[in-house]
Amino acid sequence: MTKEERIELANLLFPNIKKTRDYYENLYPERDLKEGAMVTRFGPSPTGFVHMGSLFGAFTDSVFAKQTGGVFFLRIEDTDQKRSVENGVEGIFNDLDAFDIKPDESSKVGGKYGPYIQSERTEIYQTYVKDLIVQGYAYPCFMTEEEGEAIREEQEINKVKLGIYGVYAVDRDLSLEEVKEHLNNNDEYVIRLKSPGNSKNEVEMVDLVKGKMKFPEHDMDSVLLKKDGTPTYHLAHAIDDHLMHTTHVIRGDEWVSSIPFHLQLFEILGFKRPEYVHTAAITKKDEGTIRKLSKRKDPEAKVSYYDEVGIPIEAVKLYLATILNSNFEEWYLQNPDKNIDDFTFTFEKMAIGGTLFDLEKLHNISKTYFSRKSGKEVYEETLTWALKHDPEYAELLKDNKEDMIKFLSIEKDGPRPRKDISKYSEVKEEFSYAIDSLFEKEHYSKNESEKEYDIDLVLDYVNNYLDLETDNETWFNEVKDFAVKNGYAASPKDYKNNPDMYKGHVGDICEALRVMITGRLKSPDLFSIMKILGKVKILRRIDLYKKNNTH
RNA sequence: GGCGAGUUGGUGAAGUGGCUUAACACACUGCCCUUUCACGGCAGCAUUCACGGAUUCGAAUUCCGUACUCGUCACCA
Repeated sequence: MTKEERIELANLLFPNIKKTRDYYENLYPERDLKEGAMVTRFGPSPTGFVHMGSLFGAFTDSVFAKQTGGVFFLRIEDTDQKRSVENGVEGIFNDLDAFDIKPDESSKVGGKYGPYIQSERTEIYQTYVKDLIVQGYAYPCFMTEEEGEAIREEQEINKVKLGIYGVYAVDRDLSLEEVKEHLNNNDEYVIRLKSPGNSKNEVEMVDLVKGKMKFPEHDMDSVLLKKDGTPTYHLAHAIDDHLMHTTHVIRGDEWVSSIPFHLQLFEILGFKRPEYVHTAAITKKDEGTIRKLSKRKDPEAKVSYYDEVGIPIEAVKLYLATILNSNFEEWYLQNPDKNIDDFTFTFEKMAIGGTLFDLEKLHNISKTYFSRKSGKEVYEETLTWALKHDPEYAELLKDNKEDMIKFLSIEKDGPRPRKDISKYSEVKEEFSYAIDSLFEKEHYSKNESEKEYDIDLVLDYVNNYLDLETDNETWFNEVKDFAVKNGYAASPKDYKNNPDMYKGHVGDICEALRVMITGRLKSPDLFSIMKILGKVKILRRIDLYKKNNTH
């Protein structure tokens, strides 16, 4: 086809496209950013809830943009209607919001480089494709599904590379007349790239995490516009990231094999190519094999899972940061007063291979998170969580606010705070003794101790010796005195050395107290708990214990 | 099958030719501290970096081959 024919063809195919490339190039000028600022983007499809792997990507995008003073924007990639799910876009915003990942530009907050929804950019894509046709880099292909399958079968029999290229690209050189004929018949068509590549040539590129890679040049006449006029991912990627001036394309490494294609697109479109950062997928070990974290099989792949089970968002982000950069964890441990924003992440420290998702490690990080929070903070966060997931408990928390905060503050002051909870949902169980009604309702149904305790001895102690006004040390000395008076050893060591001389040791008395008062064998500092409870409640609990344990 | 990538302990990983008799963290085990638990402390947990060969005075680190794992080969992203 001559150039004139191509222009005619372009107008025939896109009669409604009046704007030109230049129009858009001027509409979306270079961003005014300082040297080194990164422009990143998160491009999810509205397929339902956000996958943990996507969230990890969005987190990565936002981190790099933020720390370089750049821009992080959200672009909805909904070019495939079949994939779109009702309220899918809302879901994406909600999940990002829950994780406090805030795009600087999006369909919601706006921005100068919109629209930020691909289905609203059809005209833009078609403008560029129209130009590609004029330049001879694209053509309409009227191949039917059956014809395509026939080619594929032939290729399989001949054991050659699959796809539309070279001699298999039958519509590549259709004459203008032939095209017109198809059009008159209302034949459906797609627009394909007229690839100038040759697979014998090699292309080289440097990925910021994977390093240098070599590929054969792209020689496929891949589809640019689907028959409904909608772009494929590849075309949209090239045009959008050019027009929106993305500097760093951070995406999953399932895309590395299409790098040659994308490189070629950028070249024929005359765009400067962005830097590529291909990140390893988050994986999971499943019966010996390693696979990607799956939305269907793994509840933890669902972003909403963490809120449901009560793992603080902040803890999940800390975990994401530790798998993002291998040196983050150590840094964070050494700088307990700093947070994620204070750390400088680099591409070099990103994992090349897949990262195993380790819930156990997340729990540990979460415990550390809780341990660094004050009792009051834990109380408030737990309350907001309970309001949503356990309203009954939320009411109890509200009614017992003051005491609850005191309980949650036990052993929090020192340099080595307790690490006993990893989820909001555990607070209820772990501090069941803190709220009377809860304690009385649940306590004896799950009494942890099988032992029988000397109730009268405990009563004697509480009635006649317990002084709640004193400090921990004197209190404990008094317990020791009481123990000795009643034939118990003052320390476990004494008892160990001469077991025959004693009925037991102080620890046994404390254990009896603890079980009766808290209903459990383990608890934070007993004296602190008793102080908060007060003598009346203590006696009531012992009484309750007595009723339930004497027959 | 083609193309691309990965392979260090129970787990995540550090490591870019000598400072590695392989960091750190999680998990686990033992001891210590201790009224319980948690915290904390100490010790143990890969004589070896998938395997084979090559380069080198010297290799987990470079090169080649083999095996295995993953990704991808759509009018899905």
